[in-house]
Amino acid sequence: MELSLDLSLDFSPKTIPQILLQLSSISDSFTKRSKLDDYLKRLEDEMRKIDAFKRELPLCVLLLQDAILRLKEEVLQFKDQPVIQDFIPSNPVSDQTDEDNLKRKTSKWLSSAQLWSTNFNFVDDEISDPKSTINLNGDEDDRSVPQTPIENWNCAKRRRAFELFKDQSNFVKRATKEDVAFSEVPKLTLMTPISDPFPVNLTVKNGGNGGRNGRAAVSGLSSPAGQMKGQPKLSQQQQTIRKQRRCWSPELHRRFVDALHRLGGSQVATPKQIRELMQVDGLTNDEVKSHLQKYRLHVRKLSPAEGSSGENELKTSVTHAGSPDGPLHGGGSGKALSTTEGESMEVEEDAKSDGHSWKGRIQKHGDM
DNA sequence: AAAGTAATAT
DNA sequence: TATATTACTT
Repeated sequence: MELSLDLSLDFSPKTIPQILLQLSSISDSFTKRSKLDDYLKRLEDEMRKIDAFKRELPLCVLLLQDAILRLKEEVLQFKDQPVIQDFIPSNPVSDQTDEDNLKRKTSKWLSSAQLWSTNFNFVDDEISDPKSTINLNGDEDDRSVPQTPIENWNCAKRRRAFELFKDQSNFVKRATKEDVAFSEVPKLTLMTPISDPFPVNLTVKNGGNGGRNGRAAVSGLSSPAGQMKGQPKLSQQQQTIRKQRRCWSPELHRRFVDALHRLGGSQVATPKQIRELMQVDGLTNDEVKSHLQKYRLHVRKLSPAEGSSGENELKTSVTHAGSPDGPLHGGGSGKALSTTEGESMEVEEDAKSDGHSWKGRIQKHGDM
């Protein structure tokens, strides 16, 4: 998508100051604005591509952000003057249209990137952490106090994060090809700042307890002598202690799917294997099992009836030599191998891109 | 013990 | 309604 504008000068990379300098020498505000917009557009385009690898390339993201912000500032100066609006209806009253449009795209990355960048330990991570198990606990305890970025991210109170992933899906394919060159960058630097003292936060759902949210009382265990979990849906709702719901963050799910692929598909992978492959600290077998159950259901739903044609067991095992997790499969042909049974990778990709909610598009085979 | 599945809770 | 957890079965 090259630009049709005349960017004779734009094609060679320049620093932002250089750009601004050049722009400032242009007297024609129209041209100026055009170039500015164009630059911005291209930067944002880059950003979109890089966004898929924001964890691998945090610095790139930051640099881009910076550049974009600078240019946006410059653009904003034009808003005072009545200049043509290319495609965005700019509102002089509330600067939430023109600017917002630009901003919305970047602010998403911005926020997320900031999350990631707050603790890039890419060096430290590898050296000092031999286990390389990540601590993606969704939200173990009080979600009201999101101290760690990942909690913010994981908890996914806001869909924005997922939209982000959806957005990426379009670019990932292209990006992988382009960026594979430097995708060698270690493993994902998933933050592990969560040092929760309480590993298994349990929530008591006791009848008289009332405390349902926090780790209010794990002590209410002794009372339930009278009613056991014998009869469901009878008298008491339930007396069992329920775990805090685990949030399957996009990252978590990504790892899940990745592990799944390596094990040969959702139908042959077992929870335990998946869990071990995922190397996520704090993740339990049951959680994986549950997630797997849901995943399988979804795959079944999405993939039209097949299976009558005999299921080949040939799994070209994707043996990753040293790296336990290669987040980026070889550009282009990486995942074609894992098509074992039903789940044509379309399904998987779909699921993957959605990250968290496959629910998004459960189209019942009504329109096919 | 672990996987698969159904029921149930949030 | 969707998703996560628990209960139950194999």
